[in-house]
Amino acid sequence: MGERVTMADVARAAGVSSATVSYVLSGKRAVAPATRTAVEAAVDRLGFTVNTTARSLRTGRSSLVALIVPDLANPFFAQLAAALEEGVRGLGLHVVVCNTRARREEERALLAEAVQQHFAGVVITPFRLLPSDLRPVVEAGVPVVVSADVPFGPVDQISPDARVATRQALQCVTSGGRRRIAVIAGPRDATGGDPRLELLRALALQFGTSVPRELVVRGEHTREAGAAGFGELLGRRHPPDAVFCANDAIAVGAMDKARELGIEIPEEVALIGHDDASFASLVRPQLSTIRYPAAEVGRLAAQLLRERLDGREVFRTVKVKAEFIRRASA
Amino acid sequence: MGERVTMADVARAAGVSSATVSYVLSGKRAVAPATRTAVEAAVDRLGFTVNTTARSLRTGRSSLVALIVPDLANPFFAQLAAALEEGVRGLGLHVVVCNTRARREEERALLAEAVQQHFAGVVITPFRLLPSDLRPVVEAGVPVVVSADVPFGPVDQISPDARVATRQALQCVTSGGRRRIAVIAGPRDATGGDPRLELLRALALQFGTSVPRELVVRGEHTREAGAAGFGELLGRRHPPDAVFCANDAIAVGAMDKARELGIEIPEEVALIGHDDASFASLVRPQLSTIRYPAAEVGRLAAQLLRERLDGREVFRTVKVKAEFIRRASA
DNA sequence: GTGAAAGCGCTAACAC
DNA sequence: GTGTTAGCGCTTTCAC
Repeated sequence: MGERVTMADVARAAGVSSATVSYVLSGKRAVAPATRTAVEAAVDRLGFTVNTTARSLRTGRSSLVALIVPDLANPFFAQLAAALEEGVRGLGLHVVVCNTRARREEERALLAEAVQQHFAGVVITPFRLLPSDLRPVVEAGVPVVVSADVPFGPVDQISPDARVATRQALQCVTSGGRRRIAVIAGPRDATGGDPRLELLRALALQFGTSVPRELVVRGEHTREAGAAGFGELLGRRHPPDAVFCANDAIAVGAMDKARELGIEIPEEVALIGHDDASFASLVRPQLSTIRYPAAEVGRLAAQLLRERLDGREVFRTVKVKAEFIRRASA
Repeated sequence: MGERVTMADVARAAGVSSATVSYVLSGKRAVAPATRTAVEAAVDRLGFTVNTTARSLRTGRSSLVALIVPDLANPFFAQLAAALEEGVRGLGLHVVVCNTRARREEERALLAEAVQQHFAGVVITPFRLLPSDLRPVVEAGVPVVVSADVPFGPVDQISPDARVATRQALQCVTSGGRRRIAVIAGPRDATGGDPRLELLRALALQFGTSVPRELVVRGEHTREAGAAGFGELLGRRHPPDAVFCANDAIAVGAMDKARELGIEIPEEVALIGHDDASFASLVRPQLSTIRYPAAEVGRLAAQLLRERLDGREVFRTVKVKAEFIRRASA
């Protein structure tokens, strides 16, 4: 049992030095065809696989990619995780998941660890983190991919381009004659403020309306917060006839509360989510939402990481088109 | 930047040898109080953290725990992952997620890797894997925790105790006068057959009914398969008036199809899921389901792992009570 | 109670 | 085109 096979074993079996075995495997220097064949045969015969721990110690670079997200139980992030894992598996890397529960301390702790252990990469959806928290990571030479709505400094980044989709959503809502547009936004201290809210505000003007301050409420990105926020909005003297939510979990919570209050959606209040998490099509009425493709984001993160490990020096920002998915709730 | 701090640095700063630093940190041999204090001060001052790669190389044991699941995008597994991660973080371990998409080849490949790289542990929900596939892992000394309905041999295991819950579900269904009970089960080649189906069959007899062969259909654990299965069942000459599903995703698919066919749930057909994945309470009508607590399973897996790393030799099987959650669909 | 030193398996100079 | 070898940072035996 066990009996780990080392490069030295392979070298002995193939009648070469362990350096040659290493070079055959890495392709980092030319090897005579006959030698290569002999080594490969020995590798197969003995069932050798490289010890990534030893490799990491020697190269000073771990094989781990940290995926740092606020809430793994949100299907959006779970899908992202699955896609990322698939994307980096071929590179011999492993994805370690880190659930921060939207807490800055955890976000920071995990970044610190990524630096200390010299991770192969970090993919992060910052929630309460500041861009400056990333600097030491980048400076330590750990590739960072940020998925965020707002620019996050000198890192590779994936961001939604939600302008068209948001405009369509507004079109959908206002063409029905709705004018009192509300927003259930994320917490005030979230990273980057609330770009989704700001985009909406800017575009609302184009539709001859606006998002008044008294129709903006805030909370965590959870179902519970959504219910609370919706309740608050509907208690206003002039309640809204359309509510945009920062993500789908919030929207679902809003729907819970609407039912509780006996408010018809979409007849009395139109409801629009964000992300198109897997459950958006499950609730009734089905949730209209601004779709941001989690799997695509995961794939892209893997690609950006790979490019950087391949030596790309400049930072890239990739925009991913969001898409308005009209269902029944608006 | 970078400038990794090593034990040697700490040792120098504290005026001791690196061995002593190691012993202070591990507590594996007695250290004079004064020495301990000096070392701890140096550790703090320099911001030292142990290099897990070097430690792993030396001890022959990686700090990774593989979580091998069929479908990470299923919130059930995402929640399990989050809980497991939380449970092992304090041990200095990392959870690497592995999505097998229910394919035996991937399950096997990941187990092989866990052996080769001497992972600190494996937590697996086998889907098409055979118990014999686990033997080499256990023999290699890698702690394995299996989450499965059926006994899986000499490993630590977490299993549902669904007898009471299933009885309650049957009670609920039959007390309404329903007699034609159908099942949408998992694939025929899934690991361990279909214990949920068998349990249901056994208990059905106690309620003076049965699950006839022609009312059992099979498919993957997906929404799509659920829709297909439900369509198939309702096409039978004598369609069912109650349908039990192997998991909630299947049940949701069944609900999709019911709506498409204009079949009222629960009036015409009662529907019962399994797991209580987060979306069970989102669909309308809300899904009655046999709840199996994902977070609890994740926590327990972490605990079993910890116990084994602490030296427990015997294998444990922990039963987790499932619970019938009655909502609107049955 | 403490230190010296070997060595885990690999990579990458450096030498030929 | 190939081999020799130092050394990554830690743990642990052995010696004192």
